[in-house]
Amino acid sequence: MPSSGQERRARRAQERRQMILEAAARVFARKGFEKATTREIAQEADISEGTIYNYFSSKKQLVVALAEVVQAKLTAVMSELPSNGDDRANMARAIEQVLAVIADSAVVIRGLVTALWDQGPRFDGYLIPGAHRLIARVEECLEEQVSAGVIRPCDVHTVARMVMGMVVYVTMPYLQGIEPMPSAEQRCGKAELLVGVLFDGLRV
Amino acid sequence: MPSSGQERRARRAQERRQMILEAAARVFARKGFEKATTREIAQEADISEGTIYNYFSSKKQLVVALAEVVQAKLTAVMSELPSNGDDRANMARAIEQVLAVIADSAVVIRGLVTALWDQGPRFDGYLIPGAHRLIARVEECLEEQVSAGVIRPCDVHTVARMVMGMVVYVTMPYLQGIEPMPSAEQRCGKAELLVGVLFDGLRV
Amino acid sequence: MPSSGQERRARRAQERRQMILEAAARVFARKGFEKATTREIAQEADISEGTIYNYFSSKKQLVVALAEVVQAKLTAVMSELPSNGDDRANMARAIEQVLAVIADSAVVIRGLVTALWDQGPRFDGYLIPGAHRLIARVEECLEEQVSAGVIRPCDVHTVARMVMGMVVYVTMPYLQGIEPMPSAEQRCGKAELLVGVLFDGLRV
Amino acid sequence: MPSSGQERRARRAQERRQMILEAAARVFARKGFEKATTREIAQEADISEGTIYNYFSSKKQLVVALAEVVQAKLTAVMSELPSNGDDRANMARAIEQVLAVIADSAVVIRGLVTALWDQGPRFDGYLIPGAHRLIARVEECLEEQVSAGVIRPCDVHTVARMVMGMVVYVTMPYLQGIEPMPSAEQRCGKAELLVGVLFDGLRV
DNA sequence: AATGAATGAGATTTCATTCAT
DNA sequence: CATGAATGAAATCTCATTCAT
Repeated sequence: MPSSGQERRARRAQERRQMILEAAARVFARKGFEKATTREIAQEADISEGTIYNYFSSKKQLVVALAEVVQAKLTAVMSELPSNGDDRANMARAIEQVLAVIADSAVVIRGLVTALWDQGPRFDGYLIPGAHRLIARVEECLEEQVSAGVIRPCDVHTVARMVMGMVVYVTMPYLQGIEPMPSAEQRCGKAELLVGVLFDGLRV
Repeated sequence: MPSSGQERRARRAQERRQMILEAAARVFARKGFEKATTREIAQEADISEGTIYNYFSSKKQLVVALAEVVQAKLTAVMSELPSNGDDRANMARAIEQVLAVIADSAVVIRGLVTALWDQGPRFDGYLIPGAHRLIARVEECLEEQVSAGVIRPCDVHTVARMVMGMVVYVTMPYLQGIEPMPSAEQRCGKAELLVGVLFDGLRV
Repeated sequence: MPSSGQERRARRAQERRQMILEAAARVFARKGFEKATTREIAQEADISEGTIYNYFSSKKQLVVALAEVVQAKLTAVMSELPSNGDDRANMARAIEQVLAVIADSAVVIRGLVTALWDQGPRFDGYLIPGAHRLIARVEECLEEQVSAGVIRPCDVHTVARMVMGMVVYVTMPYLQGIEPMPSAEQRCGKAELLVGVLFDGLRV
Repeated sequence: MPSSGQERRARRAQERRQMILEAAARVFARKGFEKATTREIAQEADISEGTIYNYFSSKKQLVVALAEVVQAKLTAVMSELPSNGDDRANMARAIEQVLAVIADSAVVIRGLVTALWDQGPRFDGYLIPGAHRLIARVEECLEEQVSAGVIRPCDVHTVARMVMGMVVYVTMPYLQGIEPMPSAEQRCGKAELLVGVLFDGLRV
């Protein structure tokens, strides 16, 4: 079943978009958002500068598009927490998957963390809401655990931020390229350590 | 006892330097490092652009100078941990003081966190080493607690990063101006929560 | 035979480069290297400032590019000395052609002489070597004449510099715009005068 | 006979002026006129920037003052040509003295040659007239020699420029710091070579 | 007379974005 | 759709000169 010309065209466009995003991610990772130039992104993607603007309306939108992908992955991971009995194991697996996503998209994440802190009002309305949604999801999880009597009642607002901080900073050495990406086992170890601290620390 | 002309001049210069630093901190907080312009800093300090360069050799040095102050404060707080019996209370007080420093220098801290993540190699050799020294100090504290049998042996390398992340992200709402600065009591509450989680979570 | 789009584009780029160089030469001649501004060059070429940097990586490279053209012309003239019997006439014609080149590229030459003297280490590695090559070529010519017994043995190192000085300063009034460019006959007259002084002055 | 306070003050002021000029000359020699900064001149003279302006109304006037001194020396040398019989020897001695002045004031001369060529209209009315007076003096000398029948009638206008060029370019290696300053004997050798070429080359 | 901090105009260079081909 | 030349706004930093002390 040959795809129609229109379909093929649409698919090619989608591939192109992806190529550009990947190139942009690599350059952002090397240079940071401000220092990354559209010229360098174009070279990295082996296209011309003008072509970028056929797929994205601005440099800023490149970051937003990158963020959306990652946020979707993270949201997916955090939504799928199964509700069987072993909350601690479930949570550990979720964290491990988060670490996997982070390791997988290190370059993007690094840009996002930066954007979250730096860009001042520039990415408000884009990246920040995504980050807040993630935190809100963590708060939800915590509240569920409290309700289930797994952990004691506490300031989930604050604890959610602690959790996010722990995750981000545990991955810092990878994100900054100081240490090599962790293996699945290493990720499991860190996830269990993290969940252990959290659940024992908040034991009823 | 009238101060000599030289003394007065030196004092005025010091004040001026301070004024400029404070203005720079406000602008960096509003705009981030890259988007902050020397023009805006000059306006904020109510001086001419050229004058900035009588006190700092470059825009980058403004950040470095700001960082040095904060790092000195943090180092001071973390060095003075008393060695009486109650480690948990001591640690909680230390964390509370760290939170106080952060709340006090919110705008600078935010810039530093940004720089740590974004600027890539730009601030290597300046901010990064300071951050690493802080982490190293946290590792030391953890190892002492392990030795003292207060917490169980664990991957202090990773845990130190968790701690740092917890502290930074607990303060995120203040740093980003989303919530008002915390009172001393609030800081104590958060510090105790954090230390509680940590010590209980790593109980022997 | 229609030229391909690529060819046309390359040609247009070459023309553009040339236009910018010519505009730069005029401005350098009016203002000197330091006082010439890229803004004025852009206005003279009727383009935007940014466009200059699409063709030359810096203001300095404009001078270097100008120099290369002139040095190539001068080198060409000085290489082609025929070896028939009449050395004096040959030399006179060579000098006349040098004067022609200088008259032709007055504005550039003036900039180069300036750069040679002023810019200190700034143009080392660019203009200076070219100047030294020219002097070396003059020394060679002189040595040939000595070998041929046309002029007497002498300190060619010094005499070569004398010759260069004579040529440069003979053209001074044109270069400085004090006198109109010389006609071919005037150039011949001056060249013969110069060669006459030189050959008779160094007669065996 | 103690000098009055007023005299002493005037003398000190004169010394100060001289110090500043010498410092300026050294800096101009190192950096060229444009790249030399008043700050560096002040440091070289071990005074403050402001003080320069108590003695000179502008940076430009520093160059003019330097030029006046040198031009006075050169004019003096060229005015004192004795009128005994041996014109060639007299001329050689004059040239030798000119070379001595140049060697003595190399740094200033270098700046002047630069200014003469580069600064465009900037030093018109200051340095240029001095240079033209020198050329005029050379023309006079040549005309005297023609009248005396020592050299043949010729285009003294052009020859005067040749002579100036020869002198300047013979000293080029010293002025540019490529070769060490010449000894008195070396200067005599070059002066005699130059005069020899000139007189023989223009023999009646 | 000396100082040196303050000034502010201005220079070079970069880069996101547009648009004719 | 792709291209890449042109744009022009803006940013950092320099430096001659002034002036209050």
